[in-house]
Amino acid sequence: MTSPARPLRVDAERNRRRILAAAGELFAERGVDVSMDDIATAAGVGVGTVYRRFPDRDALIEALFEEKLQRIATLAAGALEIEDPWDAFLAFFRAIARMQAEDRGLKQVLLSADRGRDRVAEVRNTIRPVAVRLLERAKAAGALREDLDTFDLPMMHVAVSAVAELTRDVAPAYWERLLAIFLDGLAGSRAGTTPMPAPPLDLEQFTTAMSRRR
Amino acid sequence: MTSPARPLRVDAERNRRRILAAAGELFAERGVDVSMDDIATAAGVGVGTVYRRFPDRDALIEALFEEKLQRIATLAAGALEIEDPWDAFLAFFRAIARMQAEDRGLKQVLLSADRGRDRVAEVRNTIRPVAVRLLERAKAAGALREDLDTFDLPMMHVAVSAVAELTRDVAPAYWERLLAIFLDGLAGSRAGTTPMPAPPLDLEQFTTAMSRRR
DNA sequence: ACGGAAGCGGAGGATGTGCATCCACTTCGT
DNA sequence: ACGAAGTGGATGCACATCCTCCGCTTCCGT
Repeated sequence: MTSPARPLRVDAERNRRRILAAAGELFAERGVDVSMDDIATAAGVGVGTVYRRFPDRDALIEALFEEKLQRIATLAAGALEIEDPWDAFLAFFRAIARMQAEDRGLKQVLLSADRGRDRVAEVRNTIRPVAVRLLERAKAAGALREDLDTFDLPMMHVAVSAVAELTRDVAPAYWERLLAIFLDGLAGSRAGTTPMPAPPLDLEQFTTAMSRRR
Repeated sequence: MTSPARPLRVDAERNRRRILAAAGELFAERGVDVSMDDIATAAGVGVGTVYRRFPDRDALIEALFEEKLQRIATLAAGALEIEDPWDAFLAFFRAIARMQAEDRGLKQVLLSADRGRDRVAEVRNTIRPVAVRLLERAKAAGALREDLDTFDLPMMHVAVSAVAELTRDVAPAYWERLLAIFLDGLAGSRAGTTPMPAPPLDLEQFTTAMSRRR
């Protein structure tokens, strides 16, 4: 990747970093569909420069998300280390939810048909067995409802991040409420309710969230 | 609206109906962003004809969704009639979830900034007091968790319908599973779990759902 | 301190998509 | 059978984004 063939000139390297930084931020905030022009502008650079470094839009996306995808895999492995089955499951589920909720671009890449299809599929295959294992352990310990399926997990992540996307500008932590409700729904049984980790929306936040579309 | 000024010629009226039918179907299936050309084709009619009947895209949308919005209001009123507070709440929540899950266009209209903004806001205002009332009743009866807020409900609908959108082509009833988990998370406390109303996805369904984007 | 290689910017060509118009032709109703 | 009402779809227009191209600038080794 960072081919040692010949190091970039210092100004070029500086610009490359700026581009990655700007793109990273824009992708996270506004999704992978931001235009190359916008990225160039945000990086304080001409479009030409962006294209000099990254042959096309997809190359840029791939360069940026490779690391994030890697992180997901690591995360899964890490969760297996945790002793308590329910805690392990929770940690894993929460961590992924957070990543997707806070990074609109990541969420899109994980759902997209073509953007890095192979790479994403690969990551999913790496993760699946771990997820199954975490799931089974938690069920065996009686903490998790028996009828939950592996594929329900990513769908719950989709659900949570859809809400996160809607409320991000107005109440960045709101999605954690939904997550809390979900998690209470996952327990095999429970006496009370887990306290909500975030406050509800007020009328104004709600109205803005429901109508601030692009 | 259906101005009695002069009745349409029979062929014209037939075409008007076809357009509404086609648009209704396309909006529900593929969202409000389908092109006028697509609608015309689906209706077996030229674009010109569509524009003759509906001055522009928005007029068509409005004509179609007015009735649906009305139905939501009716639904809310109906729920108040149900004796048992928890049942009433459930019925209301489920009915709206179903509408949004099964009608991609409706979901978009409810979330959009401009498409019939006023009309939607109006409906929301009609519904809010009813929702609050249903919520309070269910809480008072001890069936519903105390920390739930009115504005959490629409957000849960957003969450469910995001998943419905993803899985609709592959497993149209899947979203009911997520809803079930949510509802179990809403209970104040519970001994076991509510049986899932739909089967989980299998590997193939999951893969297709996660990658069939346009 | 200078010459050439590497890098830069951003106007503009290419492409795509969708809305809405227009008008020669067809169909309906009396 | 004749005029009014209706029709279709090619066409114009507007906009958005990708990516190329090339005259100019900056860096770096000698």
